[in-house]
Amino acid sequence: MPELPEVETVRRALALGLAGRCITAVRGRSVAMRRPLDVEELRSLLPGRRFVEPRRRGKYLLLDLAPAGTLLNHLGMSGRLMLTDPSAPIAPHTHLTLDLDDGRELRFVDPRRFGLMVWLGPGEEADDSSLARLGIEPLQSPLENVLPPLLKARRAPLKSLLLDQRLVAGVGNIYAVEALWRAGIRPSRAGSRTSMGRLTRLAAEVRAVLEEAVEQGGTTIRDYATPDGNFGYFAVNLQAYGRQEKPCERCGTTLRADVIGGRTTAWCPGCQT
DNA sequence: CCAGTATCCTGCAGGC
DNA sequence: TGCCTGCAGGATACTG
Repeated sequence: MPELPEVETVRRALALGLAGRCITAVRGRSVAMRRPLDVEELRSLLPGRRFVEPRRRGKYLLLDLAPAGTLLNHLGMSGRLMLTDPSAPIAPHTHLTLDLDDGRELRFVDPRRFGLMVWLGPGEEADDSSLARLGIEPLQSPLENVLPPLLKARRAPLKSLLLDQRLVAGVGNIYAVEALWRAGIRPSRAGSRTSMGRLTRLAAEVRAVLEEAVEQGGTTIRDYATPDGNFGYFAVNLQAYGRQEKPCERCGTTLRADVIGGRTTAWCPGCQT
């Protein structure tokens, strides 16, 4: 579900509502997720610790705690963090609840269980297997300089390369589709068979679409919402994602959808070359 | 090393 | 109405 803009929006909401709060109790049931959720471990470690400003790396949230340690979170396809009053109805698939010292609670909900919530002790972050693999942080690097050579060196379709978190961290299906449409590049085009000029344009569009989406609070397609229950408003700006069989906003040609990199990819045969 | 596929899991929309 | 299929905002183990 969530890509970089959605995760960043969640991070900002938690920075406001969660930072400074102390964990008083841990509730939930251990369950198989992308990595096992170990409620017993969390119960033995978390109470008494206090949230500070959370960080984000790609699509991962790092919920730092004082005096030490971090909760590493990924929302997968269907994950949600909710910061609510205890009286709020408990959604199905609420796997973990952290009681807070202001009487509210943080809930981790994830029906499909592709997400994760694991403890990283002091020093464990540096060699975490998932974090270590991540590539460029797109909004904090000179993306237009760094990304094009990486794309040029590969023969896979650009669409697949944009989804590869080892190259650039945080782009998912929505924003890959949007960036390729904006850049006017066919998603199946091989990185190695694209000019550096066009790759630079693509990198610029990746940055632009991510920045714009962050400003709009991300994209709500189905059920994405911020921890305080708000939605993202970038969906109205989508010009390619989900628009197959509809006319291109730029040239009028009917958009089509192909599966590229294992994911449905809407694109315009008229103006994406 | 690289590229492509299968897989984990639930919910929901659409076809019959 | 019910049943079945396929698809969904992701990451990764595995295969050639």
